Amino acid sequence: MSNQRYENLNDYTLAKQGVAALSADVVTFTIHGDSLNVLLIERGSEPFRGVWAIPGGFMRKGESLEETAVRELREETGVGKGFHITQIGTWSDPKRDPRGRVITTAFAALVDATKLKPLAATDASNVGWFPARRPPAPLAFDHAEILKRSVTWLEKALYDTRVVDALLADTFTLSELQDVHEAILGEALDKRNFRKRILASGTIKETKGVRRGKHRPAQLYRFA
Amino acid sequence: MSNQRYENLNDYTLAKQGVAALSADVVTFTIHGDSLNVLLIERGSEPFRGVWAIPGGFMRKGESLEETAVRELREETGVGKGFHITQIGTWSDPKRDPRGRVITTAFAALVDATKLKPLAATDASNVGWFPARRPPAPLAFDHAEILKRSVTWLEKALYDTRVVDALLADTFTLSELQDVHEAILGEALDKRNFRKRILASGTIKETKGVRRGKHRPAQLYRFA
DNA sequence: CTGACTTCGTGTTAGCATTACACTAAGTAA
DNA sequence: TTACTTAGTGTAATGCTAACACGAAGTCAG
Repeated sequence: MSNQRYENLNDYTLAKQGVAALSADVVTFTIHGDSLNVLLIERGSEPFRGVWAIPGGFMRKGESLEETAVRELREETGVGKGFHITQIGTWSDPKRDPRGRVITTAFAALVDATKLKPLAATDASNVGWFPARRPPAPLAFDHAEILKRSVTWLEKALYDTRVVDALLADTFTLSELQDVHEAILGEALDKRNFRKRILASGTIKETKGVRRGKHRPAQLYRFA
Repeated sequence: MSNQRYENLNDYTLAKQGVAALSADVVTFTIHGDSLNVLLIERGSEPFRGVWAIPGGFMRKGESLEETAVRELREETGVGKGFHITQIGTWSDPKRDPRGRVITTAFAALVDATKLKPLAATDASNVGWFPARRPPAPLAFDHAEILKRSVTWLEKALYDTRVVDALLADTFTLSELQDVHEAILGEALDKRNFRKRILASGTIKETKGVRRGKHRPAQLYRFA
């Protein structure tokens, strides 16, 4: 009937509890063309040496997990501002890391591809972008499940303006916006219906510029 | 540029990281009539002595946070099976607990009121049910925010059959089901439209029994 | 017994949102 | 100048949602 609550926090209590290392793993998404991609690193040491994994790192003293996650995101991608990051969940299975008790909190980060620095394999390990729904198998630790949950979260978060905003440059064409929606949903959308719906929603407004490419120029928009 | 990843896990690394106590807090919801209620305890010691708080406890060695949460839920409510519990998020602000580094993962638990044991103030502290949208103020720590996020989660989870199932007895009348929906949404629903929609969805099926009360008996249903 | 009371149970219509669907316009490149 | 590619546009049918009122079945008090 011992009802262990906060009031019991002292050295004795701490000794009885499992002490764990805390990490933040960052599932970084971006859109390349019409493909939803995720950033992975190839592990350089055991366990899971040579296996692809979600980048992450340990929480430091005085740091919140959100701060850890943003620090890791910057280190991996060089992104400055304009990204969006959200907590997905915490994985705490005592056996999830063979070396000992490591509890990780996963974050999903959304970054506009134009803001990304070229991938730098800064240390021994490789870095790469992979299709988020068809990642390399296996992934290290429980990262396959973490990735899956992150993709599921993203599908539901599609109608949060901030999410889509973070995946696009400041101004964008309706086709680019549609590509983002299609990449996240994983299915094609009708062009006329999509434009009608988006414009009726009032979330974006026309700008003066046009995007010029190899064909007919397209009107540029920004979020309202 | 030191890119701290799992591979660095050793005694030296652990010494550099903040070691934290991990706890699970359980936001227990139930429906009383047409009111969405949440279980709170009055803290018996500092900090926040005498202030209402979400019940919780520390993770033990070899235990996942989910196991911690279920253990706490059973201790508080005596519930056996048939409940539903989901992780809401992890709170890690270094200053959230004045005594030191305590990181908590919050869970929302949904329990059918008929399965609950009478509230037992087993130890020094009081226990009580409070309206989830109008909790006593203040709440200890960052518990006001945790509760708010849990209520928001519940509003979105209303269309998950398992969630509503856990809040009802095995069989239930359509009025009872509507009460659950209204309590979670915090607004009244049209009776005919509600029944039409629920029956059309095929998530419930009629049983042979009826519920008798003070007035016209009502058909009983169960989840399909 | 009977009348007042309370909860149960039932359909239709109008408005709105969603879906399906195909061609012309404007530029580039050979 | 012709072929090619992407941008940009409207209508009709269908399904879903929302608004709305009354008779049926039981209990309870007198």
